[in-house]
Amino acid sequence: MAYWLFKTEPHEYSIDDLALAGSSGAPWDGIRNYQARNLLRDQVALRDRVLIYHSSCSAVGVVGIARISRTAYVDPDQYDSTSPYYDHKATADAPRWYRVDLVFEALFPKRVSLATIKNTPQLSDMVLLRQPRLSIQPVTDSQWRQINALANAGC
DNA sequence: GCCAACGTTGGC
DNA sequence: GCCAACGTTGGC
Repeated sequence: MAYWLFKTEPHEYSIDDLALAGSSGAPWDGIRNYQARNLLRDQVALRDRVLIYHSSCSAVGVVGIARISRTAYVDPDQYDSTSPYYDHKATADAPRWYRVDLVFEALFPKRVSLATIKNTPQLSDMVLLRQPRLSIQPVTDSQWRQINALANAGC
């Protein structure tokens, strides 16, 4: 089982929205970057665990965790010309974009801010700091444990 | 809202 | 296949 970090802009879709989807989970859509697509399609496995990261907001950081409830399948929005995720180069024979489903697992007692991550030496190798624009990222076992420890520190 | 970093597109 | 132009991301 592997660990991941998925980014979202909370004004578009937040961890609270994922929590509202309940035990049936919700699709994680709109991934339109090849490196992220390849990870989703080829490596993300059922029941892998995911750090949910809120970006582009006043409180950036890791806010909770989720689990993969369905592995990669073709994202139908790429064929919908009214969708912001429409891609005119995608065909039925050669889909370009995929998505997975996530199920909410927990909200952290305390958000682990980007500033905290930057200030924690054990997290200096996180992909988040090295490839800040990648929206689907692998997380190591030790990074996972460290983030969870920070999220629960002082609680 | 600004701007740096970086990914994508398309002409040649 | 190169690379300039352009678009997007995301922190501040």
